[in-house]
Amino acid sequence: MPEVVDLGGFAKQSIALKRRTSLADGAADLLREMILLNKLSPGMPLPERDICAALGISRTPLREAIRLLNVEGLIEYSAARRPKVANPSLQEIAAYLRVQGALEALGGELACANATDQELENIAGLNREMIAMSGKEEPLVSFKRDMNFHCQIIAAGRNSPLVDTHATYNARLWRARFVSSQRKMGRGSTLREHQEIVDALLERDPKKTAKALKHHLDTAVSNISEVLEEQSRQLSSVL
Amino acid sequence: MPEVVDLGGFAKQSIALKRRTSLADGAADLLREMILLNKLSPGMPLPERDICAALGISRTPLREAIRLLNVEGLIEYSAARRPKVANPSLQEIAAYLRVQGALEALGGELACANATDQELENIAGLNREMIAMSGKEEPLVSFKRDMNFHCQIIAAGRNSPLVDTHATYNARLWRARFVSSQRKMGRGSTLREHQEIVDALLERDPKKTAKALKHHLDTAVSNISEVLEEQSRQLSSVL
DNA sequence: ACCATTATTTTGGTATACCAAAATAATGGG
DNA sequence: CCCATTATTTTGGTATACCAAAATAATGGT
Repeated sequence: MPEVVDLGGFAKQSIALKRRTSLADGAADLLREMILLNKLSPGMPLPERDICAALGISRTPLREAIRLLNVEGLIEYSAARRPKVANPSLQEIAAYLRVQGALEALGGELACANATDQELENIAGLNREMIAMSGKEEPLVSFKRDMNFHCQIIAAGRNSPLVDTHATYNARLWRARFVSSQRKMGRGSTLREHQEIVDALLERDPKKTAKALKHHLDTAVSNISEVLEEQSRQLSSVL
Repeated sequence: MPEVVDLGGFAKQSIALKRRTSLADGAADLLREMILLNKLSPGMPLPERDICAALGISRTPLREAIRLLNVEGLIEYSAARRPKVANPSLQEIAAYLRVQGALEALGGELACANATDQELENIAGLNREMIAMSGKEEPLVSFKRDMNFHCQIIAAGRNSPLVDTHATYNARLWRARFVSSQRKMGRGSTLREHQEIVDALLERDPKKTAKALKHHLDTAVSNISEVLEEQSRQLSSVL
């Protein structure tokens, strides 16, 4: 079965309706969301005209959207310059995580210095919710909570370029982390690591916070490695 | 005098000739270079049609180029969505430098683990050249040598997303660092800090390298602060 | 001479038409 | 039946035309 571009429930009006922004930005937002939610699988080709028809816009703004997502790393070009959904290898994901680890460590340090008590309390609250809800809600919901936890820490650091760059790496890693989270859900270690991060933040200890965040990202590397290696093993056994 | 878009020696054929790549990418490269070399001053408006005429291309590829440079942070949009050369405030530059510091620290750690002896030797060689040539060459030349020194370290870390992100931040910081370097050239401290970095690298000591790089970037913050504050003082005295 | 208001121009956003290269389908000889 | 070769279609790259909003110039009343 040749993968067909069917944008399902999304499409047309979604863009046209919320016309506060340009069609290009709207299309980029929509495509980004669809890639993150796995509505568009990695490696799937994105022929401009088909996507245009599905989104109800012309090629000019769509091409700008594709360019944007290309810079963000969610869309890549084949050798013949045909756009397709990015399909990062395990090595690339590991490379992303290394950088993300450094960014979050910096964010943690900055948060210790710049966050308000209220912000830290909110972060601690998010952590408590995650503990209370552990295993009792949909994977996507708890996953989003997890992502939000990290983003709040970065935001509290008050460095807007850092927020942007972190968001970009988050998008690149979203899929892999989501797949990973569905497998080894709630395996205690995640919650424990989050607790360490929160503790360090509340103490406003930059070094400790940075270390805790870096450690958390490191275990993410090994978790993702396991899951993805298992996947590729299953795949090769079918072929 | 209203700032006029005169692309001087650049323009037309520059893009059309080296047609290995798309016009959009070519235009982006050209504009990026012009912004970095200060051929286009910060804050200068970039009306699409004028730039098109100057570059000899149509609006479609140019707009894609502008989008690209916007994501990279070299071009920003006014409230009325008019593109202009980015003009980061001192606070923004400081924010960039913080992130760049974290990225370089990571790059240094990775270099300790992944660089070949040859690569480290090349980096050490660059450092020796800078010492030998100190104060004896054009500012732009020694500045480029300095930038190259840092880029080589990052490259030796073998993490391509890191290389890309570092390059982006480098571009955002290029102008500020160049202006700064012309003022307080060769003020020993730079050379001394570089030496510390090289020493740590040759020992392949990750922590030490990271620390040396972070320290180097921190002094860059204060240097740039001094220079730019002085500039704005002069400016306000004229007004 | 100044300000509010209207007319004109300029500007970014979008759609469409056309082209060359690449991919795919069709064809024919072994 | 298979493979090389040619014809057709599809695809991304580019230029251009048109529109609405914003900026600027022109106008007129005080």
